Amino acid sequence: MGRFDVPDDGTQQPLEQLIANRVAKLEALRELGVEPYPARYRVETSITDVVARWKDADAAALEEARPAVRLAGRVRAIRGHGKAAFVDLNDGATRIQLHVRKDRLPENDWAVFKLLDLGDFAGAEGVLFRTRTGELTVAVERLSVLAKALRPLPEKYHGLADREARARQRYLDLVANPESRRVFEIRSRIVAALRRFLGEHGFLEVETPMMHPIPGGATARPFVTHHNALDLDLYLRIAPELYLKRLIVGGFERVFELNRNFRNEGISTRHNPEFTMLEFYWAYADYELLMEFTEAMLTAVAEEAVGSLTLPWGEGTIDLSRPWRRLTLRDAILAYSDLEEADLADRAAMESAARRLGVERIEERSDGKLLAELFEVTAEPRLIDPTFIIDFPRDISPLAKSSPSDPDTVERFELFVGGMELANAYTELNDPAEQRRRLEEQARRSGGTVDEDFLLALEHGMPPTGGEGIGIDRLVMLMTGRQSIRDVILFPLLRPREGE
RNA sequence: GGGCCGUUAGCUCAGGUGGUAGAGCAGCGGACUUUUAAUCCGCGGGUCGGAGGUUCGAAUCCUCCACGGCUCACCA
Repeated sequence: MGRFDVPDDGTQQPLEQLIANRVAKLEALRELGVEPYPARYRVETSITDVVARWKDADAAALEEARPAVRLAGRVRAIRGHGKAAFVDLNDGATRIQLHVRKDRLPENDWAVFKLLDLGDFAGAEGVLFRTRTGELTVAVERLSVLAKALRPLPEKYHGLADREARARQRYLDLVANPESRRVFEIRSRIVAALRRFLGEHGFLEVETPMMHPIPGGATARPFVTHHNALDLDLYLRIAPELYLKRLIVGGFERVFELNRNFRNEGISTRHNPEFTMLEFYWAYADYELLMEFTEAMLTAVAEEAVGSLTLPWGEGTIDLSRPWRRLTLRDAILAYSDLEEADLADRAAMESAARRLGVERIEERSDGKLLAELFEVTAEPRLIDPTFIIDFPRDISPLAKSSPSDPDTVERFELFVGGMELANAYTELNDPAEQRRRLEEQARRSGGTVDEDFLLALEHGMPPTGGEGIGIDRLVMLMTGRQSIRDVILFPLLRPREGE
């Protein structure tokens, strides 16, 4: 409103001039009796369909068949030739060329063509033929404008490069950069393949609360919101884990949830405040079985989504072929550093090793946290091909069952690929008394509230269970070769621009 | 939050050591009925992210601010 009422006195800003040109054409269309935003334009085939159907037909075959088509899409290029022109029309995925000729179009349609701009949506009816250069082309007989674009699109050749603009105005990124569109097509295929694989293996998809009275299942800082009618603070979930386990108690033996988690932490190339997690719980399974299952599932997904088990990653590649390597947390540290067994033997040795490696705030970290920290600075960034890291310290795994042979170690693994943590899984702790001790200890150590309702559920009996979480955004990064999580989330969180 | 780097026309980018901003695409006008980064002729378009400062003079040097990128921290 008011935005386009710019005075035509030569004082306009450049973008305003471009917009004013288009508005003038829009008004000219209306004067011709043409509605620039018609309510509908029925098409039975997309450009993609038509090109797929006729791409191999030669000129003679097309001359014979004279296929009549009716197509709609966005105008991406106009190559004028006086009383004729070539127009590229794109349905988002596929481009087709139109040939318009003044002597073949109704007078009004030619007038409409003259008022078309790059970026407008248009509809065309005509007959397919091949040009002198062999390109499949529509000889247009009727032309319609379907929606006038008032602002110019990014440049056709270089696309949209500005990373901020690509994230803020994702629609422009998708129009201008086919490889960005491809990322989100693959993302959709990955999610569909995961759902299908889990369904085929007897898992039931469920939806548990996004708003939790007590945040649990992880230890990140939560986002807080408030329910007015109940006068109740609620927390956007940091993990669905404790609710999914309640369902195992309830007798759903295989459940999964694939949806958003929210963590009020920093933003990085691997962290977005809201991110997508697959969590699944499997009664009578343990972490060993989950490793087998994870290999099978993720290789099947890779085959289905990208058709390969070799993924380009940075300068190199990731090889997903099975079996995947397994390494204990301690062995991983030893393998990827010059530390020796003696450096991990006791607290004092670990502190000294950590100091040498530049770990900060050593004193305030628990033994387990310190070991995990040593892993993170030595091995994690170098685990490129998929590697299961097993045998985690109990004190950083409050929901995992202890190993029968060593009560200070739990039956847990994390999966690392491309130097990133991709999955976290364990044989679930189902002893309610032990679970209570662990949660109370955690609450004592780092604050927070014990989820009594969860313990109440456990006290009714949860079968032996394996559970796992897989970070979907990172999985998409791996399968699309993207090094930033912002490239695989359609609308990543950005600071609003001033005045917005 | 810290460090480093960046922000120039609608888009993609140039603009040694300070001398008052350019190109391609897009746009506008003209020619052109098989082109495809169409071609040819002509034209318009900039508070150089913002605000201060240094200087005779700032896109360029300094300070602060905004936004972004990378990175560190936070994230068991």
